[in-house]
Amino acid sequence: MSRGQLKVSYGIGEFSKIVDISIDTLRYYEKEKLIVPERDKSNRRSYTDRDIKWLNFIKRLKKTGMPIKNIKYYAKLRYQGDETIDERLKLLYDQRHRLEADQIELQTHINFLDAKIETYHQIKHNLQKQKSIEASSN
Amino acid sequence: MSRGQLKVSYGIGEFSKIVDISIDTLRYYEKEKLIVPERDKSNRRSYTDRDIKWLNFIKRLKKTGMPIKNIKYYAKLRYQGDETIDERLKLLYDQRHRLEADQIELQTHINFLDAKIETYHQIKHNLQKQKSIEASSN
DNA sequence: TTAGATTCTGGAGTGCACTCAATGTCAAGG
DNA sequence: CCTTGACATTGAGTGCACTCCAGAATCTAA
Repeated sequence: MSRGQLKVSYGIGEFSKIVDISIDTLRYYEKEKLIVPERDKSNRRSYTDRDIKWLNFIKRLKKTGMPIKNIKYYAKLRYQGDETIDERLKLLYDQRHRLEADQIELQTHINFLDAKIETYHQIKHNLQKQKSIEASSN
Repeated sequence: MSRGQLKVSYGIGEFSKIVDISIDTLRYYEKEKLIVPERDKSNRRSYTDRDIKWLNFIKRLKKTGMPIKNIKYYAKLRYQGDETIDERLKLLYDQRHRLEADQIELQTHINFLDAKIETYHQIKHNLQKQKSIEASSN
């Protein structure tokens, strides 16, 4: 605020639409301490622009297959401030390594499927031959 | 059997060890009709060598992220015989396409993490500068 | 002012993929 | 014959990540 950024805030409904996550899920994430918004005078959740970025990051991490437990740990570090940056970096590096491993595994699965597909084509081919033999023996 | 392969059969305990899947999970898979072994005179499950191959294939599909529902459909086709080969091929191709898509997505996640890691290094760098300024002003 | 919309909380329910527990059957070995 | 061990069934329980519901409070617009 001291830097003059106009601080906009959003109610849960509006925020839900912006980040495309259901209201119930947002409240669930809050229970899990992934994102803990401020409250206004009448106890309603008040999300900020920063929360939008944070939630999009969470969505990313989720899509990389990171379980909520881990994201939660990341969130905890984040809410603790700058002195946890190294720890957060470590988490990010770990996840990156995991994804690299996933990449390799994925390739082996694709190769496997290709092999399987090939054998099926073989089987089809053999069945075809079978049929033509039957046909010629009539 | 006409081709002279010695047909060995395994009880559920032995089979469980061979394929490295718990007995409970095997029974669960049977309930879901993924793998339906014969029974002996006293109603015990009797798995074959073919079942070992089939189960290893199931494990593969599972690892590629295919849900049990889909594998179940594949299993149903398989138990129906040769005339379902085209349909099974289609399933395999679909899954292959999914994996290709996963591969691309995975790459974007990795890129994203790299970018995030980079910004963290920037932040660290800035904090460092901050500190040295503070130090020199003393 | 008042109806309707939005939000609040606590708690129950869902779907998936197992996992475990209780109770029962059966063939083989001492 | 009787115990033991592997197997059988049914049904309940677990963990994850939501998703839904009831009842109450608060906000907004006519």
